[in-house]
Amino acid sequence: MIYDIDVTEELIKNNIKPSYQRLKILSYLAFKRNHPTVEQIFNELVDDIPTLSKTTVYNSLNLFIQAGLVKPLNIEDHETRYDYDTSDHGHFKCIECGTIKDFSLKIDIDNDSMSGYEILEKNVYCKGYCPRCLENKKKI
Amino acid sequence: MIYDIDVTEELIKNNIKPSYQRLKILSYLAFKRNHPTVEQIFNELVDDIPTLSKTTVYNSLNLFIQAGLVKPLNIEDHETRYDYDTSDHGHFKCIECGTIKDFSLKIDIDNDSMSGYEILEKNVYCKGYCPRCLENKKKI
DNA sequence: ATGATAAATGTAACGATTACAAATGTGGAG
DNA sequence: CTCCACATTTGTAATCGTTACATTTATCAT
Repeated sequence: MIYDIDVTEELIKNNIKPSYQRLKILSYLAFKRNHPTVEQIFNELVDDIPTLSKTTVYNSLNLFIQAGLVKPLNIEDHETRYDYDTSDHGHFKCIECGTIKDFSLKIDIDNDSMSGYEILEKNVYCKGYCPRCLENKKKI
Repeated sequence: MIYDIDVTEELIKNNIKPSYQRLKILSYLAFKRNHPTVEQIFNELVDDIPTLSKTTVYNSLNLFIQAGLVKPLNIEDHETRYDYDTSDHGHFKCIECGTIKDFSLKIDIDNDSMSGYEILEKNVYCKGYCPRCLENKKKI
């Protein structure tokens, strides 16, 4: 499967050489805009790149994170997910079906308690039931 | 070291038998009110309970979480921390010294995008520099 | 072509967590 | 008090995501 989003310039701008693997990985994220795990990325790209290694996926993603092109997501307990959308937004995970959804938000941090601190990064994630799973639960 | 907070009733109320180990672990959390890792909890309690096993620490903490007595914290990438304070609040971690600080907050989630969802749990964590580390950076 | 450098690959190691079986503790019936 | 059933604890081994590292492959200027 080919994801026709050209991210070459994006990589060059950030001093990352646009290798074949890096282009595939980043354009996969840019096209899908889901929040995949390394496992998912690897499994979907290995058809295109039979020699692909998971290490390469890890290496590339860590490069992207350092360059600010991608944000890691720790909504799972022990598996990192990766988000192409680096803007401030929250994530909701359905504890029934596992779907992850973006949502917009406004965080009001009590300034008194945080004066003197320099906040560089905010993360918000919620858990609960999505509408579909709520429906299904009613039926049973 | 003995932490003189009696959490026996708290355990009984939640149908958890107040064994020696469980009492020690929960009262450690209640007394310290820091955000320790399993490693930290184990290291501090093993002096009191020489036969203590890490598995017991994990088992007890997972029991506490299921009962809602303790909240897990995924502010670290790959190591869970545990919080005795289960009320809604945010966590700040200094990326220099690693200190974790609680702060109060108000989250305004855009209701339009989340209508139909049932949100059971909200988590907020921020990263940046604490005042002390900001001071030290200026000096250098 | 050739050689220097960067990137990709595969395997092994690591660290947090869990599975599991054996040992220990607890509490009630006789 | 003793015995037995059951829960808890313990230690070891397994699991799984991630990283370290050495080897192979690709890139690119000379």
